[in-house]
Amino acid sequence: MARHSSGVMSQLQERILNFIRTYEADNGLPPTVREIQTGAGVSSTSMVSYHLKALETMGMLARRERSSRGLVLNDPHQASPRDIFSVPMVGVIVASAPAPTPDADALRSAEEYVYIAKSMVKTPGDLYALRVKGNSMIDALINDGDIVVMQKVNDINNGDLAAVRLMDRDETTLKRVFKEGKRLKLKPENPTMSPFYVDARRAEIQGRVMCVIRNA
Amino acid sequence: MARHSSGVMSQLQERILNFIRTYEADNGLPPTVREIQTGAGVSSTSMVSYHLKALETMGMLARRERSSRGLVLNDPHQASPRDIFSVPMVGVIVASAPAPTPDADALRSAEEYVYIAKSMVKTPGDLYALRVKGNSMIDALINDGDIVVMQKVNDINNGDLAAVRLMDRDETTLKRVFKEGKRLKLKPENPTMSPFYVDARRAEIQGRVMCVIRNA
DNA sequence: CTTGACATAGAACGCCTGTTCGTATACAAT
DNA sequence: ATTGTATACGAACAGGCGTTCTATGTCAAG
Repeated sequence: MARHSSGVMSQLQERILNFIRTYEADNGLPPTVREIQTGAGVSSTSMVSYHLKALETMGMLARRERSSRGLVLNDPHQASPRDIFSVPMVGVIVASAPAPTPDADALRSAEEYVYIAKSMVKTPGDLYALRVKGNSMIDALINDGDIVVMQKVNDINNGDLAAVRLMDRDETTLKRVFKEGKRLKLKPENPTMSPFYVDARRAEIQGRVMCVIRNA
Repeated sequence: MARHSSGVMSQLQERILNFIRTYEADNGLPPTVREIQTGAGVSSTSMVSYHLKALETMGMLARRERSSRGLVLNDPHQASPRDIFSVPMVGVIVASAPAPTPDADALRSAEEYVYIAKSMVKTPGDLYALRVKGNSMIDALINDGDIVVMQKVNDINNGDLAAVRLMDRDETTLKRVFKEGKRLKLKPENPTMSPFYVDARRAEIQGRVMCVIRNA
């Protein structure tokens, strides 16, 4: 059998590929042929060129001719930065306090970020994340420690899941909201529970819930 | 006033920065000085060098001396691919069927991916994602359409949230699992509900829940 | 054994690329 | 008027870099 015919990588080729991956992760750009040579322990630049050509034929990477560092790995299930939203974590949501609605400064100064795929967000816009404290959101199927990704919106659409501050009870809650005249219908996300109604003037919409994330 | 002293970018510098961003997104690697020259409409390479140095001083980017394409943008809240896990979506979990536990092939051939930050995963390992169908997971605070990120594990630790197949009822459920002799204690994630017990031989652990994601 | 495909070494070629140098212009402060 | 700073241009240098060429080695198939 030919040693590595179609599609089977040699040890050296695997080493080269791994080196490129590591190098990119560490440096943010692809390596040169000579960096691959020393980094992956290849004896000459021509060998690197040779194997890169082979790897390209196998479809493991794409190359640009005569272009320095002109190689791009073909890792299909590798997230590209442009597919990802970085959502700043700006605070905590507890039932007994209004949820933060951050301004541009707070968004920039956030120290922690949640990453979510752009494909999971239907409508673009200013996103921010809150950590849920306590288990008062149980009827929205949200637990202590969960993260909710919120969107800053001026107004909500009927049926949006939103953070609502109920002034009479002095608490914030996450519910599906429907406008019905002067009342708001608040429907728990938990289908075993019944909706209830509040005076629209005694409730303040604080944001729209885009996504809930729980670590188990 | 000095025209652009500390920290304020000139139009040209902004154009250069934008070109670099676009170029990287399109090509997967940073541009050369001369590519910036033509791409951003700069008159000479020395001008590019000049402004890159200025941008570096401002902290907008980092440079590697004498290294081709040796520049890395400083976009703080930009996700880097190395911070992201791409989790393949391999199927659906419904109460009335065993949850898929994919092999290596299924993981590679997945067509949809969920991206989650590595910082959110405590223990590394083979991850895969399932979409939840129906609302039979309500007592685990999981709704129809939610995504659960699972980890392939051989054995679970006491207190892990796991997918358990109950043979007697012929259904799969997500519960916190504790081994108690020959029995398993299954504790709903919903604190208003009570735990219950099953014969360990009549229950099959199908995976460990790492994370739950819900789109609202 | 011969053949042919694959793998390897080393060196050289020539373009690519970052850098620098000399010169020049515009403008504000002195 | 002079000085200093920011900006700009074009050319040239030196080393970086991808590529290619020749010669050699290895191993399975015929």
